[in-house]
Amino acid sequence: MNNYSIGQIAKLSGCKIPTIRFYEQEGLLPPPDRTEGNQRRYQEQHLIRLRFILHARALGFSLDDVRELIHLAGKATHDHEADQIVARQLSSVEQKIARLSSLKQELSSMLNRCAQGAGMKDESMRCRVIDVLSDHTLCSGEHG
Amino acid sequence: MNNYSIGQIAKLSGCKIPTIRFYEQEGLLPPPDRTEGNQRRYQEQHLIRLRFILHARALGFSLDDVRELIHLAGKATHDHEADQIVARQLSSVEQKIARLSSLKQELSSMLNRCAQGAGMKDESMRCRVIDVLSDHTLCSGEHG
DNA sequence: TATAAAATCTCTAGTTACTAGAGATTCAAG
DNA sequence: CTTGAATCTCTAGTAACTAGAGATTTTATA
Repeated sequence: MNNYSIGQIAKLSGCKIPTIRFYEQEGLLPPPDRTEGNQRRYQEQHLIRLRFILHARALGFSLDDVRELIHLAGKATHDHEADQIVARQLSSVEQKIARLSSLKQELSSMLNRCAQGAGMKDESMRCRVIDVLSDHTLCSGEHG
Repeated sequence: MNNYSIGQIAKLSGCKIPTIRFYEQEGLLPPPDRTEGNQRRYQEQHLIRLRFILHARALGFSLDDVRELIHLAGKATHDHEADQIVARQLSSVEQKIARLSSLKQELSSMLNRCAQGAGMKDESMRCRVIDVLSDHTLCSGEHG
């Protein structure tokens, strides 16, 4: 019987030890057997499950999403509920990208504005970053 | 003397009341005068400061960044420390965009893979979302 | 002026997804 | 059998708020 200590699956999975305990506590990882001395001993299935969780997390799914995906994975026929979760995640990722792109635009233009006054010690030509932040109407793009 | 209750600057600034108290507690917003009955009464400067904070937050700056920006704003000559903060923020935004773009790619391809089996009740052709999540090697792109 | 309703007060605790540390115990190697 | 590494549980901290309880104050109306 292959079994791993918590340190071993931590290395095998790339997940930190406290995080593994945390996932167990959250009900995402089934409680493993224990030694007589109360230490956790994991098996292959735990490793698989852990990788599943880590992969989903890397894709930006929340722990609640992961919980749901695990639930679906357990059912024989999970229809297309799973891809609805993925679709939801995809659209949220797209929204985030859109939002960040507009932030990027504005931050860039703040820097440009600032660079125009660069090198000058004259107070009136100082970096405009603070001014731009002080006055929303100076914004180039819109944001929240 | 123009002075506002907390509810009034909340409306004027678009910031929620508990958040305003939170910013005060965090030292980002100077403590306003109080009425005899201990209620906050704000003035124009508080509104300006609050808008500054909200604007910076909307641009994705952390409260620590905001703290630092406020500090710089108070100094007569803040050289170009402020735009260093902005530059830092810009590069972090760019990183996030890059990361999200690759997630988007992978999520899209998961959905495509899934759509190929759509409509079929055959178990073997079911949605592959779970499988892809179970096996990192099925990923098209790289992430974390 | 009396009263009722709306607004505000402080304080604590909850959110998300972990991370860090204390102090005690157990395991593995020599 | 001893020692050092690993593990155990538990509490508390992170960021940036948000929600609620229970008490008080302000404002508007009668």
